[in-house]
Amino acid sequence: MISEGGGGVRGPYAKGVQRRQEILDRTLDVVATRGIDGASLRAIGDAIGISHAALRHYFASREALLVEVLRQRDADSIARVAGIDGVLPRMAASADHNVGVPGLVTLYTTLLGASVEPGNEDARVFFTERFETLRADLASQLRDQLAASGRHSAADLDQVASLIIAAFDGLQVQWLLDRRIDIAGTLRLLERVL
Amino acid sequence: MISEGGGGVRGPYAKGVQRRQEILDRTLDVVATRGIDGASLRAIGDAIGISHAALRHYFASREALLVEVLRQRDADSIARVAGIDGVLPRMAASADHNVGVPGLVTLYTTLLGASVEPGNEDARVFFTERFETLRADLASQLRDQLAASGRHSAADLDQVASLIIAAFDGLQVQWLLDRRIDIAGTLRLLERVL
DNA sequence: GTCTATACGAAGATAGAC
DNA sequence: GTCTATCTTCGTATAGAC
Repeated sequence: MISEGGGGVRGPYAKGVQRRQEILDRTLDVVATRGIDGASLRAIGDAIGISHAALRHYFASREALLVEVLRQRDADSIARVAGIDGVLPRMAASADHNVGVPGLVTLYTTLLGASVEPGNEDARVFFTERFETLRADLASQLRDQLAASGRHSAADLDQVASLIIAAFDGLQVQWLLDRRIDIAGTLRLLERVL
Repeated sequence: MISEGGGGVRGPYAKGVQRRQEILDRTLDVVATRGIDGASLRAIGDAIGISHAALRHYFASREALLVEVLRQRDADSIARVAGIDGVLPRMAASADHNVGVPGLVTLYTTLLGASVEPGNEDARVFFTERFETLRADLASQLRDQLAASGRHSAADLDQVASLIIAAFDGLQVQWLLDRRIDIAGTLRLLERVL
Protein backbone atom coordinates (compact mmCIF):
# COMPACT_ATOMS: atom_id res chain seq x y z
CA MET A 1 0.00 0.00 0.00
CA ILE A 2 2.41 2.57 1.17
CA SER A 3 4.99 1.57 -1.38
CA GLU A 4 2.48 1.67 -4.23
CA GLY A 5 2.12 5.05 -5.80
CA GLY A 6 3.07 6.61 -9.07
CA GLY A 7 4.38 4.68 -12.01
CA GLY A 8 3.15 1.20 -12.83
CA VAL A 9 1.51 -1.24 -10.50
CA ARG A 10 4.05 -4.05 -10.33
CA GLY A 11 6.98 -3.85 -12.63
CA PRO A 12 8.96 -1.02 -11.12
CA TYR A 13 8.42 -2.19 -7.59
CA ALA A 14 9.62 -5.75 -7.64
CA LYS A 15 13.11 -4.62 -8.47
CA GLY A 16 13.14 -1.73 -6.06
CA VAL A 17 11.92 -3.79 -3.13
CA GLN A 18 14.36 -6.54 -3.91
CA ARG A 19 17.20 -4.09 -4.27
CA ARG A 20 16.34 -2.49 -0.96
CA GLN A 21 16.40 -5.85 0.76
CA GLU A 22 19.66 -6.74 -0.93
CA ILE A 23 21.18 -3.54 0.42
CA LEU A 24 19.99 -4.35 3.94
CA ASP A 25 21.37 -7.89 3.80
CA ARG A 26 24.71 -6.94 2.32
CA THR A 27 25.10 -4.11 4.78
CA LEU A 28 24.88 -6.52 7.68
CA ASP A 29 27.46 -8.72 5.94
CA VAL A 30 29.86 -5.82 5.57
CA VAL A 31 29.28 -4.72 9.17
CA ALA A 32 29.94 -8.23 10.42
CA THR A 33 33.06 -8.58 8.34
CA ARG A 34 34.68 -5.18 8.54
CA GLY A 35 33.02 -3.53 11.51
CA ILE A 36 30.76 -0.51 11.61
CA ASP A 37 33.51 1.91 10.77
CA GLY A 38 34.47 -0.28 7.85
CA ALA A 39 30.92 -0.18 6.58
CA SER A 40 31.14 3.08 4.70
CA LEU A 41 28.59 3.74 2.01
CA ARG A 42 31.33 3.22 -0.54
CA ALA A 43 32.30 -0.16 0.97
CA ILE A 44 28.68 -1.30 1.01
CA GLY A 45 28.20 -0.06 -2.53
CA ASP A 46 31.27 -1.98 -3.66
CA ALA A 47 29.96 -5.16 -2.06
CA ILE A 48 26.77 -4.86 -4.10
CA GLY A 49 28.24 -3.44 -7.24
CA ILE A 50 26.67 0.01 -7.18
CA SER A 51 27.93 3.45 -6.31
CA HIS A 52 27.63 4.89 -2.83
CA ALA A 53 25.32 7.57 -4.20
CA ALA A 54 22.87 4.93 -5.39
CA LEU A 55 22.42 3.72 -1.81
CA ARG A 56 20.96 7.04 -0.93
CA HIS A 57 18.19 6.48 -3.39
CA TYR A 58 16.89 3.89 -0.94
CA PHE A 59 17.99 5.30 2.39
CA ALA A 60 18.12 8.92 3.44
CA SER A 61 21.45 8.56 5.19
CA ARG A 62 24.01 6.02 6.28
CA GLU A 63 22.54 6.17 9.77
CA ALA A 64 19.04 5.47 8.46
CA LEU A 65 20.38 2.43 6.60
CA LEU A 66 22.12 0.99 9.64
CA VAL A 67 19.09 1.58 11.84
CA GLU A 68 16.87 -0.14 9.31
CA VAL A 69 19.14 -3.19 9.30
CA LEU A 70 18.86 -3.34 13.05
CA ARG A 71 15.12 -2.72 13.08
CA GLN A 72 14.53 -5.63 10.76
CA ARG A 73 16.76 -8.09 12.61
CA ASP A 74 15.43 -6.95 15.95
CA ALA A 75 11.89 -7.70 14.83
CA ASP A 76 13.03 -11.16 13.73
CA SER A 77 14.66 -11.65 17.08
CA ILE A 78 11.52 -10.76 19.01
CA ALA A 79 9.38 -12.97 16.81
CA ARG A 80 11.73 -15.90 17.26
CA VAL A 81 11.30 -16.07 21.02
CA ALA A 82 7.67 -14.99 21.14
CA GLY A 83 6.44 -18.44 22.08
CA ILE A 84 8.60 -18.89 25.15
CA ASP A 85 6.86 -18.67 28.47
CA GLY A 86 8.11 -16.19 31.06
CA VAL A 87 9.88 -12.88 30.64
CA LEU A 88 13.37 -13.84 31.80
CA PRO A 89 13.45 -17.20 29.98
CA ARG A 90 12.54 -15.32 26.81
CA MET A 91 15.37 -12.84 27.35
CA ALA A 92 17.79 -15.65 28.11
CA ALA A 93 16.79 -17.39 24.86
CA SER A 94 17.43 -14.17 22.99
CA ALA A 95 20.83 -13.92 24.63
CA ASP A 96 21.65 -17.49 23.64
CA HIS A 97 20.76 -16.78 20.06
CA ASN A 98 22.74 -13.53 19.99
CA VAL A 99 25.91 -15.36 20.99
CA GLY A 100 25.84 -16.81 17.49
CA VAL A 101 25.55 -13.46 15.71
CA PRO A 102 28.15 -11.19 17.33
CA GLY A 103 28.12 -8.84 14.33
CA LEU A 104 24.50 -8.04 14.99
CA VAL A 105 25.13 -7.55 18.71
CA THR A 106 27.97 -5.20 17.85
CA LEU A 107 25.71 -3.24 15.54
CA TYR A 108 23.07 -3.02 18.26
CA THR A 109 25.53 -1.89 20.90
CA THR A 110 27.30 0.63 18.72
CA LEU A 111 24.10 2.21 17.47
CA LEU A 112 22.67 2.30 20.97
CA GLY A 113 25.74 4.13 22.21
CA ALA A 114 25.58 6.57 19.32
CA SER A 115 21.85 7.16 19.77
CA VAL A 116 22.35 9.30 22.88
CA GLU A 117 24.33 11.77 20.80
CA PRO A 118 22.54 14.77 19.29
CA GLY A 119 22.61 14.44 15.53
CA ASN A 120 21.80 10.72 15.44
CA GLU A 121 18.07 11.18 15.40
CA ASP A 122 17.20 8.02 13.52
CA ALA A 123 18.92 5.82 16.07
CA ARG A 124 17.53 7.89 18.93
CA VAL A 125 13.97 7.53 17.71
CA PHE A 126 14.39 3.81 17.14
CA PHE A 127 15.80 3.07 20.58
CA THR A 128 13.50 5.43 22.43
CA GLU A 129 10.47 3.75 20.92
CA ARG A 130 11.99 0.30 21.32
CA PHE A 131 12.57 0.80 25.03
CA GLU A 132 9.18 2.34 25.57
CA THR A 133 7.43 -0.56 23.88
CA LEU A 134 9.61 -3.16 25.52
CA ARG A 135 9.14 -1.72 29.00
CA ALA A 136 5.37 -1.67 28.58
CA ASP A 137 5.27 -5.22 27.20
CA LEU A 138 7.50 -6.58 29.92
CA ALA A 139 5.61 -4.85 32.70
CA SER A 140 2.31 -6.19 31.44
CA GLN A 141 3.68 -9.71 31.11
CA LEU A 142 5.13 -9.54 34.59
CA ARG A 143 1.73 -8.53 35.87
CA ASP A 144 0.19 -11.54 34.17
CA GLN A 145 2.85 -13.86 35.56
CA LEU A 146 2.26 -12.60 39.08
CA ALA A 147 -1.50 -12.88 38.77
CA ALA A 148 -1.20 -16.42 37.43
CA SER A 149 0.96 -17.48 40.34
CA GLY A 150 -1.41 -15.85 42.81
CA ARG A 151 1.27 -13.53 44.15
CA HIS A 152 1.46 -9.80 43.93
CA SER A 153 4.49 -7.63 43.89
CA ALA A 154 5.44 -4.70 46.05
CA ALA A 155 7.76 -3.40 43.40
CA ASP A 156 6.96 -1.02 40.58
CA LEU A 157 6.71 -3.30 37.58
CA ASP A 158 7.85 -0.57 35.19
CA GLN A 159 11.02 -0.33 37.24
CA VAL A 160 11.45 -4.06 37.13
CA ALA A 161 11.04 -3.95 33.36
CA SER A 162 13.66 -1.20 33.09
CA LEU A 163 15.99 -3.24 35.23
CA ILE A 164 15.65 -6.37 33.11
CA ILE A 165 16.28 -4.49 29.87
CA ALA A 166 19.24 -2.67 31.42
CA ALA A 167 20.72 -5.95 32.62
CA PHE A 168 20.31 -7.49 29.18
CA ASP A 169 21.96 -4.60 27.33
CA GLY A 170 24.66 -4.08 29.91
CA LEU A 171 25.59 -7.74 29.99
CA GLN A 172 25.81 -7.84 26.23
CA VAL A 173 28.37 -5.06 26.25
CA GLN A 174 30.44 -6.78 28.90
CA TRP A 175 30.22 -9.98 26.88
CA LEU A 176 31.45 -8.26 23.72
CA LEU A 177 34.48 -7.04 25.69
CA ASP A 178 35.05 -10.34 27.51
CA ARG A 179 33.53 -13.54 26.17
CA ARG A 180 33.75 -15.20 29.56
CA ILE A 181 30.67 -13.25 30.65
CA ASP A 182 27.64 -15.54 30.85
CA ILE A 183 24.68 -13.42 29.78
CA ALA A 184 21.95 -16.05 29.98
CA GLY A 185 23.25 -17.43 33.27
CA THR A 186 23.31 -14.00 34.87
CA LEU A 187 19.81 -13.28 33.61
CA ARG A 188 18.69 -16.50 35.27
CA LEU A 189 20.31 -15.25 38.47
CA LEU A 190 18.22 -12.12 38.17
CA GLU A 191 15.12 -14.23 37.64
CA ARG A 192 15.80 -16.21 40.80
CA VAL A 193 15.99 -13.14 42.99
CA LEU A 194 13.02 -11.32 41.53
CA MET B 1 59.50 10.65 37.33
CA ILE B 2 58.11 9.52 34.06
CA SER B 3 57.43 13.05 32.95
CA GLU B 4 60.87 14.22 33.92
CA GLY B 5 63.46 13.67 31.31
CA GLY B 6 65.52 15.84 29.08
CA GLY B 7 65.66 19.61 29.37
CA GLY B 8 65.35 21.34 32.68
CA VAL B 9 63.77 19.99 35.80
CA ARG B 10 60.84 22.34 36.24
CA GLY B 11 60.50 25.17 33.82
CA PRO B 12 59.58 23.44 30.60
CA TYR B 13 57.13 21.11 32.25
CA ALA B 14 54.88 23.49 34.07
CA LYS B 15 53.48 24.73 30.81
CA GLY B 16 53.14 21.35 29.19
CA VAL B 17 51.37 19.76 32.13
CA GLN B 18 49.07 22.72 32.48
CA ARG B 19 48.35 22.73 28.76
CA ARG B 20 47.56 19.06 28.80
CA GLN B 21 45.08 19.52 31.61
CA GLU B 22 43.56 22.51 29.87
CA ILE B 23 43.00 20.39 26.79
CA LEU B 24 41.30 17.70 28.85
CA ASP B 25 39.02 20.22 30.56
CA ARG B 26 38.09 22.11 27.44
CA THR B 27 37.47 18.89 25.56
CA LEU B 28 34.81 17.91 28.06
CA ASP B 29 33.27 21.38 27.70
CA VAL B 30 33.10 21.04 23.93
CA VAL B 31 31.69 17.51 24.20
CA ALA B 32 29.04 18.69 26.63
CA THR B 33 28.12 21.65 24.47
CA ARG B 34 28.30 20.31 20.95
CA GLY B 35 28.24 16.56 21.40
CA ILE B 36 30.90 14.02 20.61
CA ASP B 37 30.57 14.43 16.88
CA GLY B 38 30.85 18.17 17.33
CA ALA B 39 34.06 17.72 19.27
CA SER B 40 36.42 17.49 16.33
CA LEU B 41 40.07 18.19 16.95
CA ARG B 42 39.63 21.47 15.12
CA ALA B 43 36.67 22.48 17.29
CA ILE B 44 38.58 21.64 20.46
CA GLY B 45 41.63 23.50 19.20
CA ASP B 46 39.50 26.55 18.42
CA ALA B 47 38.05 26.49 21.92
CA ILE B 48 41.55 26.66 23.36
CA GLY B 49 43.13 28.88 20.78
CA ILE B 50 45.62 26.45 19.31
CA SER B 51 45.77 24.51 16.09
CA HIS B 52 44.28 21.04 15.87
CA ALA B 53 47.74 19.70 15.08
CA ALA B 54 49.00 20.91 18.45
CA LEU B 55 46.54 18.62 20.21
CA ARG B 56 48.37 15.68 18.79
CA HIS B 57 51.49 16.79 20.53
CA TYR B 58 49.78 15.81 23.76
CA PHE B 59 47.56 12.94 22.67
CA ALA B 60 48.31 10.26 20.14
CA SER B 61 44.85 10.38 18.61
CA ARG B 62 41.44 11.90 19.05
CA GLU B 63 40.25 8.65 20.57
CA ALA B 64 43.10 8.67 23.09
CA LEU B 65 42.15 12.21 24.10
CA LEU B 66 38.50 11.36 24.64
CA VAL B 67 39.37 8.23 26.59
CA GLU B 68 41.75 10.21 28.78
CA VAL B 69 39.02 12.73 29.60
CA LEU B 70 36.79 9.88 30.64
CA ARG B 71 39.51 8.08 32.57
CA GLN B 72 40.21 11.16 34.65
CA ARG B 73 36.58 11.95 35.42
CA ASP B 74 35.83 8.33 36.12
CA ALA B 75 38.62 8.19 38.69
CA ASP B 76 37.17 11.35 40.32
CA SER B 77 33.78 9.73 40.34
CA ILE B 78 35.01 6.60 42.06
CA ALA B 79 36.97 8.59 44.62
CA ARG B 80 33.95 10.75 45.40
CA VAL B 81 31.79 7.85 46.55
CA ALA B 82 34.58 5.77 48.07
CA GLY B 83 33.45 6.47 51.63
CA ILE B 84 29.89 5.27 51.22
CA ASP B 85 29.04 1.98 52.83
CA GLY B 86 27.54 -0.79 50.73
CA VAL B 87 27.91 -1.56 47.06
CA LEU B 88 24.49 -0.55 45.82
CA PRO B 89 24.27 2.65 47.88
CA ARG B 90 27.60 3.63 46.41
CA MET B 91 26.36 2.99 42.89
CA ALA B 92 23.17 4.90 43.60
CA ALA B 93 25.20 7.86 44.85
CA SER B 94 27.22 7.78 41.65
CA ALA B 95 24.02 7.74 39.66
CA ASP B 96 22.69 10.72 41.59
CA HIS B 97 25.84 12.66 40.86
CA ASN B 98 25.83 11.72 37.19
CA VAL B 99 22.37 13.20 36.74
CA GLY B 100 24.06 16.56 37.13
CA VAL B 101 26.68 15.95 34.45
CA PRO B 102 24.81 14.55 31.45
CA GLY B 103 27.65 15.50 29.09
CA LEU B 104 29.97 13.15 30.93
CA VAL B 105 27.39 10.37 30.93
CA THR B 106 26.95 10.85 27.22
CA LEU B 107 30.70 10.63 26.71
CA TYR B 108 30.82 7.46 28.78
CA THR B 109 27.96 5.83 26.93
CA THR B 110 29.15 6.78 23.48
CA LEU B 111 32.71 5.62 24.07
CA LEU B 112 31.47 2.41 25.64
CA GLY B 113 29.36 1.70 22.58
CA ALA B 114 32.26 2.48 20.27
CA SER B 115 34.69 0.36 22.29
CA VAL B 116 33.22 -2.91 21.02
CA GLU B 117 34.19 -1.95 17.50
CA PRO B 118 37.53 -3.15 16.12
CA GLY B 119 39.74 -0.12 15.55
CA ASN B 120 38.89 1.63 18.80
CA GLU B 121 41.58 -0.02 20.83
CA ASP B 122 42.10 2.76 23.36
CA ALA B 123 38.47 2.71 24.40
CA ARG B 124 38.40 -1.07 24.33
CA VAL B 125 41.40 -1.37 26.63
CA PHE B 126 40.00 1.23 29.00
CA PHE B 127 36.60 -0.38 29.36
CA THR B 128 37.89 -3.93 29.44
CA GLU B 129 40.21 -3.09 32.31
CA ARG B 130 37.58 -0.94 33.99
CA PHE B 131 35.04 -3.74 34.00
CA GLU B 132 37.57 -6.30 35.12
CA THR B 133 38.67 -4.15 38.05
CA LEU B 134 35.15 -3.12 38.94
CA ARG B 135 33.82 -6.67 38.89
CA ALA B 136 36.63 -7.86 41.15
CA ASP B 137 36.17 -4.96 43.58
CA LEU B 138 32.44 -5.37 43.74
CA ALA B 139 32.63 -9.11 44.22
CA SER B 140 35.11 -8.73 47.05
CA GLN B 141 33.02 -6.06 48.74
CA LEU B 142 29.91 -8.17 48.42
CA ARG B 143 31.77 -11.01 50.08
CA ASP B 144 32.68 -8.71 52.95
CA GLN B 145 29.14 -7.45 53.29
CA LEU B 146 27.77 -10.96 53.44
CA ALA B 147 30.36 -12.06 55.98
CA ALA B 148 29.65 -9.03 58.16
CA SER B 149 25.93 -9.78 58.18
CA GLY B 150 26.59 -13.41 58.98
CA ARG B 151 24.85 -14.61 55.83
CA HIS B 152 26.32 -16.40 52.89
CA SER B 153 25.15 -16.37 49.33
CA ALA B 154 24.31 -19.21 47.02
CA ALA B 155 24.95 -17.02 44.01
CA ASP B 156 28.21 -16.54 42.17
CA LEU B 157 29.39 -13.15 43.39
CA ASP B 158 31.20 -12.41 40.15
CA GLN B 159 27.90 -12.83 38.37
CA VAL B 160 26.21 -10.55 40.86
CA ALA B 161 28.92 -7.96 40.26
CA SER B 162 28.41 -8.23 36.49
CA LEU B 163 24.71 -7.82 36.98
CA ILE B 164 25.06 -4.68 39.08
CA ILE B 165 27.42 -3.04 36.60
CA ALA B 166 25.17 -4.02 33.70
CA ALA B 167 22.16 -2.57 35.45
CA PHE B 168 24.00 0.67 36.14
CA ASP B 169 25.20 1.12 32.57
CA GLY B 170 21.96 -0.02 31.00
CA LEU B 171 19.86 2.27 33.15
CA GLN B 172 22.06 5.21 32.31
CA VAL B 173 21.43 4.68 28.62
CA GLN B 174 17.69 4.44 29.15
CA TRP B 175 17.86 7.60 31.24
CA LEU B 176 19.72 9.50 28.52
CA LEU B 177 16.93 8.57 26.12
CA ASP B 178 14.12 9.21 28.57
CA ARG B 179 14.72 11.34 31.65
CA ARG B 180 11.78 9.80 33.45
CA ILE B 181 13.91 6.73 34.18
CA ASP B 182 14.89 6.64 37.85
CA ILE B 183 18.38 5.14 37.92
CA ALA B 184 19.05 5.34 41.65
CA GLY B 185 15.56 4.16 42.52
CA THR B 186 15.84 1.13 40.27
CA LEU B 187 19.26 0.30 41.70
CA ARG B 188 17.70 0.37 45.15
CA LEU B 189 15.07 -2.03 43.87
CA LEU B 190 17.89 -4.33 42.80
CA GLU B 191 19.46 -4.00 46.23
CA ARG B 192 16.25 -5.01 47.93
CA VAL B 193 15.92 -8.24 45.96
CA LEU B 194 19.54 -9.28 46.20
C1' DG C 1 59.35 20.99 23.96
C1' DT C 2 55.69 23.59 21.83
C1' DC C 3 53.35 24.87 18.05
C1' DT C 4 51.79 26.51 13.07
C1' DA C 5 51.22 25.51 8.40
C1' DT C 6 50.07 22.50 5.15
C1' DA C 7 48.87 18.42 2.70
C1' DC C 8 46.69 13.71 2.16
C1' DG C 9 43.15 10.43 1.81
C1' DA C 10 38.58 9.01 3.13
C1' DA C 11 34.16 10.03 4.59
C1' DG C 12 28.92 11.60 4.02
C1' DA C 13 26.29 14.54 1.46
C1' DT C 14 24.59 16.72 -2.77
C1' DA C 15 23.71 18.26 -7.74
C1' DG C 16 22.84 17.24 -12.09
C1' DA C 17 23.54 14.24 -16.33
C1' DC C 18 21.86 10.09 -18.45
C1' DG D 1 17.41 4.37 -10.82
C1' DT D 2 21.98 5.02 -11.18
C1' DC D 3 26.10 7.39 -12.23
C1' DT D 4 30.10 10.84 -12.01
C1' DA D 5 31.78 14.88 -10.13
C1' DT D 6 32.22 17.89 -6.52
C1' DC D 7 31.80 20.02 -1.79
C1' DT D 8 32.99 20.10 2.99
C1' DT D 9 34.89 18.19 6.95
C1' DC D 10 37.29 14.94 9.20
C1' DG D 11 41.61 12.43 11.45
C1' DT D 12 46.16 11.90 10.56
C1' DA D 13 50.93 12.90 9.13
C1' DT D 14 55.04 15.66 8.29
C1' DA D 15 58.14 19.69 7.95
C1' DG D 16 59.94 23.13 10.12
C1' DA D 17 59.72 27.74 13.01
C1' DC D 18 60.84 29.19 17.61
